[in-house]
Amino acid sequence: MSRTPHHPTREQIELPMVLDCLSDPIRLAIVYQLAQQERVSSELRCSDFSALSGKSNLAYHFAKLRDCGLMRTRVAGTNRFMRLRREDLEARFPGLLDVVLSSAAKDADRLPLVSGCELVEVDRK
Amino acid sequence: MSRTPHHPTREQIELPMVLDCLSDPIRLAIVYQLAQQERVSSELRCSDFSALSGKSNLAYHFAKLRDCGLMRTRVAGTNRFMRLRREDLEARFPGLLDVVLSSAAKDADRLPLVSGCELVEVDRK
DNA sequence: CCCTATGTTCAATGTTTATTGAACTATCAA
DNA sequence: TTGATAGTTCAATAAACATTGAACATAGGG
Repeated sequence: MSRTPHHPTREQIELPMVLDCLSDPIRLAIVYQLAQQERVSSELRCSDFSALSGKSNLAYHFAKLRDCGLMRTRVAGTNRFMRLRREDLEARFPGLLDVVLSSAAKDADRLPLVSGCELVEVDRK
Repeated sequence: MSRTPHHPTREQIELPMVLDCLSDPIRLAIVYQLAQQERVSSELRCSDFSALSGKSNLAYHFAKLRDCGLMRTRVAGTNRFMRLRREDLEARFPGLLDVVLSSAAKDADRLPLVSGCELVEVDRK
């Protein structure tokens, strides 16, 4: 098992892959949730997304989100901490992430986005 | 054969479907080309995209672009005229189309976008 | 050292996707 | 009516995708 998962460089981030990643409701919800908590803590653990799907299915989606450059995974003990690659995304495709996030927010009732009540739960790493 | 192809209403346009549609390089190129010529004429025929793929494959992609609400097809004789549903897209997801188009423009060298020389060809319907 | 918690990897499954060419439909023009 | 033009529909195919559960790996706590 590779110590640190693979991440593309900023320049390797491709528009079609990013759009394809965001087009899956579960992945969109993951990105949305990461963005939501960004002000609280920029990182979330895999288990914080357990409302969205099972563990192995989430691992699959996390890998896709990493591969397309949308998020970065940091290994810390038995936990993996994920965060959005905001700066890289903004450098490659200015405004894209924010527009997609606000579009998702607008349609929050139609998408399987997790309720904002997660904000109550303080992270205690 | 239905006289007029099916189009979703503005409210039926869904974010994941739109992003998925835009994530395919050929469809992104179609949308890009439609946007490019918008100042010349807001409509293009199927055959104007023949550089991107074969006829039947294009018909498949056109159907997807219609189904997700990105473009509208008008039947006129033996021709079909396509145009972007800019207003509807803007109403549903403000800024999304423009950001995707400018992101595509930034990566024009990496994408199979048709060269701008098509602008020379005046439409003579 | 075991036990548990966290997450990944693998194999299997069924679905959707993109692509091709052939057949088809419809319109226009001679 | 004949022929050409413009595009759709269909069937077949191969690849990619999402989902599941089981097996595995790793780290931390008693």
